[in-house]
Amino acid sequence: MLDLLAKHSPSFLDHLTDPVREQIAQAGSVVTYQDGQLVQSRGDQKRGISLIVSGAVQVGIFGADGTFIMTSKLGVGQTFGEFTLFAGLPRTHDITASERTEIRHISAATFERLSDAHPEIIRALLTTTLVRAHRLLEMMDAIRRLPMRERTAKILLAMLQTAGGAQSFDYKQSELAYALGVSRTSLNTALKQLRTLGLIKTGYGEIRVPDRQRMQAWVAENCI
Amino acid sequence: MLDLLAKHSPSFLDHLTDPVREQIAQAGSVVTYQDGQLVQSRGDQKRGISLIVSGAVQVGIFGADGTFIMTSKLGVGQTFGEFTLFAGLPRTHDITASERTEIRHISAATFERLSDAHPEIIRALLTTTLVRAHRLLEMMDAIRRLPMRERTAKILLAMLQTAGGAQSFDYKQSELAYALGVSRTSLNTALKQLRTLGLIKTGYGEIRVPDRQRMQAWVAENCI
DNA sequence: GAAAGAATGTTCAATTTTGTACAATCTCAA
DNA sequence: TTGAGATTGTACAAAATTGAACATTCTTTC
Repeated sequence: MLDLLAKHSPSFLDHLTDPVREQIAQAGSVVTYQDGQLVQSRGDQKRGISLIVSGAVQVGIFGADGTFIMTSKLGVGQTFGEFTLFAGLPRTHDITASERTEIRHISAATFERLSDAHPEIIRALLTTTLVRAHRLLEMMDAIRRLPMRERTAKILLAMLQTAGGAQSFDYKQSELAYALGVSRTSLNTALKQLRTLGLIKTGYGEIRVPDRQRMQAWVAENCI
Repeated sequence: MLDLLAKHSPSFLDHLTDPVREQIAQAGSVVTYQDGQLVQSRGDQKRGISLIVSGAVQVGIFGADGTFIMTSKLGVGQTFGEFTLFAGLPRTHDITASERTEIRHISAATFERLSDAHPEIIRALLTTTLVRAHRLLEMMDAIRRLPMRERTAKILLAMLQTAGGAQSFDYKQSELAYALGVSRTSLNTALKQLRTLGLIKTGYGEIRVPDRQRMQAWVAENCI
């Protein structure tokens, strides 16, 4: 499932000190992927961690009919593959580059050496993972407890908060719909309601929240 | 939302070496809670980590009408409150003891000192958090992609796998229903279907999976 | 071992959500 | 600037889910 919020969260790299960041910048090797190219497949067993140097990737699962169900978008400074190192799990998602993207792949052995020498690496990973788990929990809660309209508002607000000062998101409604676990039809209906309330404006591939304070107040009021 | 699976997962303590476990056993102070007693409230700002020494707790949120919506059950050796230390977030859930329970509360300062001295502590936390995030992702995916019957089977199987060799769970259908994000009625219908397929047996406050292999095969077949 | 309390099994109407379809609008590239 | 392709807005029947109700079965306690 997905946290479309992920892309704008503070990244792994953000939590490191400069010297360690430099160490990591010299580890492993960088591979460049073209727009749409496959980075990894669900089920891959290779252990190692991957760090996005430039560009962005889409995390998801290819369905039996070939459709791609997106779970998450990751941007510069974010990582994937931690599971394989610490929990001994296989890769659980298909990942494709969503533009021209450079990714640094660091093997299990190398990463272990680095993280033994610099405990702050593990600490940084822990922080990003905790934030992520926390967001997932909140999302699950919203999905099960709140009706569509409220749920949508709450998630939009959460996205707004992780997006820094931005006022708008470049997400297609179909993506967002999946993020919220509903059909595009339902999402559109909910967006219409929020639009009627004057909380958001919708455009082509874009959703804008003109007045964040008002949105925040509405969510606080309506999403117990 | 909740991961009822949590209670049976390998705990934080399981990932530590003996000497460090002993260090932790001397840190902070242990408080004993009676069955049903409140351990923490959503919104609490106090920073620190809590470790379950004996008993178990229920994590959830008290709704406006006083009903408790459970998100997770945690057992011996598991922790909560990590968020407050590493992500600077307030406590996001209400927690109550689900039986007579001893909990070791460790302050932010003490925990920081301990974890600086023993990096494996952070590592252990990272491992449990990763496993948890992973499970949440899988769960979200099941919730959004699979119809009730398949979803139920998949989650039951996941619970089975984290429960070690056990064949049955002591969960009420109403609890399980919330865990899956559906009404008790729907869950009951799904359970009936799985029962008809011969995959499970249901009892009073209990669900049994007599043949794990068969269940596994069915899930592999039907839950793409 | 009888009674009270809990949890399950089942039904059904009301509600919500989906899937499908198609028109309207927007973007991009030729 | 025109057309192809993508995305959004909307409507409606079909399907799934819920909530409420109640009988049944099980457990616990006296």
